[in-house]
Amino acid sequence: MSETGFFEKVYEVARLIPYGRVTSYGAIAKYLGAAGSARMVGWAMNASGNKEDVPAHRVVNRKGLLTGKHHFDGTNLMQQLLESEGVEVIENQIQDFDKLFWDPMKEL
DNA sequence: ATTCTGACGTGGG
DNA sequence: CCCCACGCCAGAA
Repeated sequence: MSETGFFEKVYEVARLIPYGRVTSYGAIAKYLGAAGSARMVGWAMNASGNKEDVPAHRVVNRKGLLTGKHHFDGTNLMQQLLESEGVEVIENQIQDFDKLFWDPMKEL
């Protein structure tokens, strides 16, 4: 907790994402003060593969597209996890993304 | 040390 | 909405 490491910060925010909600890499990056470095958030997620506490499936790009589903175990594991939470996903695209979007800057 | 890549975002056309 | 180019920074080769 309260780690100064960039990765740890990303994990913290990711863990705060409510059930059935999603956010974007840029939103997290901005919240961490690293706006523009959204890629690093994705990198942190990649390293978070071990950390099951980090719901990486709830983090997508700004279009609501499951760009990182390819990095999960299966091919549609990410989509399954989201649908399991009530999130409708069609062709890697989250439906009603604007409604399900969870902004850490605004919510926290 | 240098080069490339990458789970992104923004701006311009 | 789509497509293209640039920026961004950490890690791997």
